[in-house]
Amino acid sequence: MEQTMNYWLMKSEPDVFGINDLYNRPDQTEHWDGVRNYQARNMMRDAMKLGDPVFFYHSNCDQPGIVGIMEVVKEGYPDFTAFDADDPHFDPKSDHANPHWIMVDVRYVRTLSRTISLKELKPRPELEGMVLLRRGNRLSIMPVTEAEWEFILSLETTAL
DNA sequence: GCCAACGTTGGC
DNA sequence: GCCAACGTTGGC
Repeated sequence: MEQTMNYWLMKSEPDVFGINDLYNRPDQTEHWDGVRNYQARNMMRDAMKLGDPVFFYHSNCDQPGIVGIMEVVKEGYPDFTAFDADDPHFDPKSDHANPHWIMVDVRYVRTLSRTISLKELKPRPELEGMVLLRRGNRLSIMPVTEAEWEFILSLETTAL
C-alpha cells in the first residue's frame, strides 16, 4: 500500500542540540528524546513514517529559523529518558509496561546554504496558515505541507 | 531578562 | 468539570 509522504519541522535549541551536533553523531543519527507534549507525541507515534523529510529548526537563539534537513530513520518507539530518574525529562508516570512518551530517530541529510529565518518566513503570503507561524504556537514538532516545504526550499537560493 | 501564550495540575 | 495557579516555550 502506497502512503503519502509527510513533511515535518522539529525545533531544537542550538545551545542544547543543534544541527552540527546531529552532523557529528555516529551515523549522523540521533533519537529525538525529551518531547513531553501530547500533540507532538501523537504525531511521532501515529504519523511520522520512515523516510519522511524534516526541517531542522533552531529555536531560542539569536536567529531562529530553519537551518537544515533530516529524515526519519526509525519510527516511533518509547522514549527511554522518561524512565531515568536522573534524566531531566524523567516522568514517574511512564514505565516500560506503559510508556507515556515516544521518540523517533532522525538522520542528518544536509545543512541549508543559509539559515531561512523565522523573520523571513513570517511575511510570506505563501506561508499564511503555516503551523509554525500561528500565534502562540509552542509545538516543538509540527507538520509542514508539501507546498510549504517546496516554497521554503525555493527561498534558499533567493537573495534576501 | 521580559513576558505573552499556552499546557498542565490540582483544589473544589 | 471548572478554573486559578503554575511552569514552560520561545520570540524579542
